[in-house]
Amino acid sequence: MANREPTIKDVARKCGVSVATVSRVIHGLGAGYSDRTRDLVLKTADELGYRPNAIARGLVNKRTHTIGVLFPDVSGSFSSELLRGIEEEAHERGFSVIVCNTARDGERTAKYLRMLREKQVDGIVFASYFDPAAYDAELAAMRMPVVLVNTMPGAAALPYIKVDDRLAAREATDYLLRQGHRDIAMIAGTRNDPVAGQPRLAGYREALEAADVPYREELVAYGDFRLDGGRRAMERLLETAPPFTALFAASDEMAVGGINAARERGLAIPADLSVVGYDDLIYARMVHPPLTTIRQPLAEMGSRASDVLIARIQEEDRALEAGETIMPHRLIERGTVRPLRA
Amino acid sequence: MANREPTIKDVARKCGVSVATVSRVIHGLGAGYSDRTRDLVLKTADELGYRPNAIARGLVNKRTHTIGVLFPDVSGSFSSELLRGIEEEAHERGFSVIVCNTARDGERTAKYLRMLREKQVDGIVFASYFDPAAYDAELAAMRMPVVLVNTMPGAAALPYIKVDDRLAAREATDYLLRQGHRDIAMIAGTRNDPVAGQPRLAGYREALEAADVPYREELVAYGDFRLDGGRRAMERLLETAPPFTALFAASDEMAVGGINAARERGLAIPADLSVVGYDDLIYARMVHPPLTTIRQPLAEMGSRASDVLIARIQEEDRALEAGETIMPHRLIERGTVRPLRA
DNA sequence: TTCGAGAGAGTAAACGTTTAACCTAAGAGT
DNA sequence: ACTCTTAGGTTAAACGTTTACTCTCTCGAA
Repeated sequence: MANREPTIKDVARKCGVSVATVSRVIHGLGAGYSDRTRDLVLKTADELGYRPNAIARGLVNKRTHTIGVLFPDVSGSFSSELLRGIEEEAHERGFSVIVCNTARDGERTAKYLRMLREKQVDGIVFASYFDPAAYDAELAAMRMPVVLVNTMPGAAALPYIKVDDRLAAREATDYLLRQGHRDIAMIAGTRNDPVAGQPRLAGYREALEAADVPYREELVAYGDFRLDGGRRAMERLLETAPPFTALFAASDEMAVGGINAARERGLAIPADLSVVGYDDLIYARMVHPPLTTIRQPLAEMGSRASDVLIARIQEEDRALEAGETIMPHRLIERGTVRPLRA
Repeated sequence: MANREPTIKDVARKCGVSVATVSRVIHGLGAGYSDRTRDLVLKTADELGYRPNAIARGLVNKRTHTIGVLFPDVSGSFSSELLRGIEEEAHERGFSVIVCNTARDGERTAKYLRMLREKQVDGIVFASYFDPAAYDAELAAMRMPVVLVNTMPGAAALPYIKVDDRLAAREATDYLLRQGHRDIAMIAGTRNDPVAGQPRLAGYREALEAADVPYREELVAYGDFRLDGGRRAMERLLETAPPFTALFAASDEMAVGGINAARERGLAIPADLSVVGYDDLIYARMVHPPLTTIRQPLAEMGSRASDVLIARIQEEDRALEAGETIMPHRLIERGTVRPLRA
């Protein structure tokens, strides 16, 4: 009595039937066996503790029911919310997910992609990459379904899921304008980022101009979406920019960095400076006062990503529809904005 | 010309050699082929874009080079830091990781465990589960290496990786005592949690008693490690407890919740109340003032977990050594503690 | 009675690898 | 001239499934 996991053969032998029969009853195919045989097989499988080997299965049906997910940074509230959504939906549809942390490194990304191909994953979710064009070709060459979330494709026609960044930024700025602010600074994202950087700046500018408030370059500083970038951007703003009563930051992290820097200069939030952020990560609710911000429904975006990916994996049909999915954002009013008397 | 992925057979055919030969050169076995053949095979494989099929490989060598990781909550800074470490080390050693979000649900956990077994993962990391005894049996029944991180085994002898919670809590409390505080409240974790709850409370009590400060039950409130739990605990403390000048919270999240609640009652931090947290998650640096806290090296604990797991997977030898790994914690002084004049 | 159909199976190939066992020719040693 | 060894291979089984085919009954209809 070997001490290995029981296989379908063991079940078959013990039942005195062929493996084909066992396979059929395990699959619940309605035909090909009598009720008596079915019960016997099921009972025996249970007694033996038999579990089908997904690797062997995968080999024959060329489906692993596994997807790969690539993040530039797995830790980080942003990615983890996304991941939760992705995993949740995948699990519900019977898929498991392999996570990959590219650390924003091209070499690593390529290596992960190779590995995922070798492991025969059924599809890939590529999340929040800053330079969309960079992996287009490699992704397309994988010859398997891919969906982008929180980023956009370059040349290749890959489906993607995003929020309308420009519109969201415009609404954030509009909100500040409606509260009576006119001198509104912005901490923008990475200068040349075409997916999360430029559109948010464009939305800010658009709102201003629509309200006949001239856009002034001196009021915008660039960060990198991170805490310290926000802090430094605010310091620059405080030194060189004309006075302003409000700030729109292109990420919550930069908003918090900015707030902390302002606070160190003696400014009170929101008394002296109103702030709206972008993302609505958990810490937006943890800081004091809680941050007014634009909410991106990250978990939903993640589950949506799994949804469209799996749809593409399973039916070649609705393959090319729904290339673009725009998810709804929302302004969450909390404590960092003070209305200004006219 | 079929449009499928090229297999080892395609390479063999094109080279006019047998698949065995191709397999040997792909593996870089030094023997069994001439240099000429090697070069030819390598060149052909490259031209064809051949990549070995890990599924087929896994079937024959019964190793998938994949591990499974179970979290009670994948989002959450805590898990994601851990995950980063786990993934990083695993990747370095050639393993990929499947993430599972048990959502603290027994049913789901069991389902994941079954799935991981079917997918033939080589081992499992079980992270920060509150009730260690609950899955002992199931885990042991998996007949594959398992390591626990940030939790402890019940009866079964599973290896685990932790910080010394009692000692850490004692040091946090000692620190407050050294700063001159005598009336120190605590927001403890879940009341009956034997891994992160009880030991931290015990450490707090121990420090107090060692300093001849009587332990007073009225000064401790229980939370659930989460933000709102911390907030509510602080509210209870402020209403019913005798006056206190310092607080030790068993998690950063509860510390922040407590701070916010205190602030709403008009208390200034650290002027009126000193606070030390536990964990050192990212937002400890984001709140204002930044939180003084006990740092658990989460990423390192994660990579350590992968390390010992993979060691157990690869060599049956050092199998039973290193059952317990205690990682070093550290007190990080930031801005929430004010020394008290004697 | 004979035939056909369907139920209830079994056989064997296939999926893409790895690897033990075997084969053959060319030198080397005697 | 003979045997031994070794380099450079080939063959085929095995891993655990799925599934297209085939086979053999039994039963009902003509």
